[in-house]
Amino acid sequence: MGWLIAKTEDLEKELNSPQYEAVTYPNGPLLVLAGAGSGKTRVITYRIAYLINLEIMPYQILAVTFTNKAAKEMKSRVVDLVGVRARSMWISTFHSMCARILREYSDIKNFTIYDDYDQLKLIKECLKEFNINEEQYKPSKILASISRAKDNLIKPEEFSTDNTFNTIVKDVYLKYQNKLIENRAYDFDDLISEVIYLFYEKREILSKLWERFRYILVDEYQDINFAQYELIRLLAKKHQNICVVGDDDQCIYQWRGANIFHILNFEKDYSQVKTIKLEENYRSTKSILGAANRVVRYNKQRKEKTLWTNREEGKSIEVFRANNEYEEAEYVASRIIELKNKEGRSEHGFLVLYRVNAQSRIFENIFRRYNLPYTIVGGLSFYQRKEIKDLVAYLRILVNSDDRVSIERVINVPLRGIGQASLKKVRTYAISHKISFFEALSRVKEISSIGKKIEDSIGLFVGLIKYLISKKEELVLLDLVREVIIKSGYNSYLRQEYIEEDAMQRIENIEEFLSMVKEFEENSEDKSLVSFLNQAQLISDIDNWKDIESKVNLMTLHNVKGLEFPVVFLVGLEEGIFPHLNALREDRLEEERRLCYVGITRAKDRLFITYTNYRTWHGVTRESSPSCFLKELEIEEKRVEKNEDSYVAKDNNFMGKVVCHKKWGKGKVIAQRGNGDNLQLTVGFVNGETRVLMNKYAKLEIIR
DNA sequence: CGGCACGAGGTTTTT
DNA sequence: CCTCGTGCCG
Repeated sequence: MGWLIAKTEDLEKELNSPQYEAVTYPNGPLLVLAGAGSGKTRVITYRIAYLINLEIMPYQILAVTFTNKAAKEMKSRVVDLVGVRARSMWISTFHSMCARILREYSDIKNFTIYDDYDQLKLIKECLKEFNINEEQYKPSKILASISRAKDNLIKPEEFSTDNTFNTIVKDVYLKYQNKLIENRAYDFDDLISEVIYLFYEKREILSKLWERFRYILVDEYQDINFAQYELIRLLAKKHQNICVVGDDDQCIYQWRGANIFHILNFEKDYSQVKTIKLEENYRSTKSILGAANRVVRYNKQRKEKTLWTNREEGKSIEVFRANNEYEEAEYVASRIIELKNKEGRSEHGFLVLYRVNAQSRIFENIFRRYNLPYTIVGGLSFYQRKEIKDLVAYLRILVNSDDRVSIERVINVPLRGIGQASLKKVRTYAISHKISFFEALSRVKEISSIGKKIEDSIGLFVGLIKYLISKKEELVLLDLVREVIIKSGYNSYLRQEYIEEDAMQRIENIEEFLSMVKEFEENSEDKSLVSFLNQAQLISDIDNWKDIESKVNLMTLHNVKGLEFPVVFLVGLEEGIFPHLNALREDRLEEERRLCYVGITRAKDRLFITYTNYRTWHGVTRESSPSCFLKELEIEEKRVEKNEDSYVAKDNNFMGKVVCHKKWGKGKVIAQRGNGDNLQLTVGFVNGETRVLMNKYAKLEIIR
């Protein structure tokens, strides 16, 4: 089993000729320009397997991806090819690789990783201390500037102050960075840059890694930023056995600092580069691929290439123009039901793709009404939920008691009567006595301005934390987390603070968190709390996504990279939505077009595109105009116009149904009048009232 | 200090 | 539309 591809003849059978060349190219820099659906992952995994069969030790290979999901998948495919010995390979994301290097080689080991919520908290603190108006200088804008600076390895003192805004940013950047250090925390960007600075400072660490990593592979190279580029350059410097794989047409993260020129300039950055293009697409029908090619041709910043396929022409792409977003969602729902019945497709073969998360809500409502099961990737991610962030904050404190942001988050959760005023006194005391915040809390008795009652509360909190720290070594991870929940009284706090349903949901989330801890304990080598927290901070929504047989998938265009589906609905093709207004303002139309290209090329068999005449956005209804991409697709003439019968499902019959209204609660439909947008329902509610509701706005949930 | 009510404000995409 | 943040009152 583990020797499936030991012989090169086998390889030749399973790969086309450029793929084969890429897999077996021996040493030196290799650039694989892999178009969408051209077997990119296959090339990477086979190349790794090929190297291992050349008796290169698995631990001498480093493969870097952007998402944990891609890393996991890659690893399991390599294990399938060469067996369990591949497990000692490093296949990980940039961020988790860097966290691991820092924990292994840097002096600061018990650090916390701050997510954007934590980052904003610190930025706002800085602004307050500088007396800067948040309305004038938006914290998120300032944070974005700082983040771009870090992507480009610009330190606070090097930050240019060419205008007023940047002068402010520089001051904040300096203070923000100090605060991170005080909290012993790194933000996402620091993980990369701190490793680079570590290499600059201590060359011997880099040498050690050169000893180890002889072959380096980088996936999605088009989305690399300068810091990541520099990191890879350093790691590959000695052996130059670097293979990068990517597609310039799929560079969609420039807004986050990705620089398309790194892939475009690879041949100049390294010497004697071998370049291989994969242009045969195995995924899509001719009509889908044709549309993708037509759109992306409008971009100037790209390497010329044209994907081709041996697949059949296939059904033509359908464009539907809906009156509003409700009709758009109804069209999608009824189309899915129709194709399910006619073509015998199961739900998981369908994908709804939108530009922004906010678009998902209407689809959720309508799908629920049509009894169409679905899963959504993204939106409010698991780790961003209040109860999970609280719990994580407790855990962070146990690892790193300098983490003031986390302490302040939970010192009054559950309510202990400790408010902002008292916290300020503690902060001041800590600064004037040059001690940590937690130290100051422990010495609360010395702070004369704090009264007896609050002093006792703080004492109890400090006692709780100290007790939990003492249990850290003694208990296994899962039991420790349970102890945190029990001793902090968190669940009873939830029951007290939230109404029944809400509290239940939150407690369920905590149960889910516990099972994630359990899974981590079972599957990880390093079972320490630090290691758990580090990986937990670096999990993204798509990492947890599973293709569930009986569910339609909904996600944003950014989340879908690397996936494929038989039937794709690309929705909301309107100017301002897709391409997004901000992208248009910032002159980033080409990136939006690449996003469109990514969306189209996810589809294997069928592609549907929708847009509306009117859309309600920010609570106001506006006339919408068709996206410029529609013209570029050149499929206008095949537009499907609204047809009542085709998209109003037969079971859209409310007579006698028991429904639930957000405000009025449960009720029974007594009468219905009109159809489509004008459908009016007369509902008798359990409270005795009878109301006539516009179905379109009432958002009724059908119970039975 | 905590709870509630209101208002303003904002929603691109994410490791 | 919905959430977050602020401000006031008990």
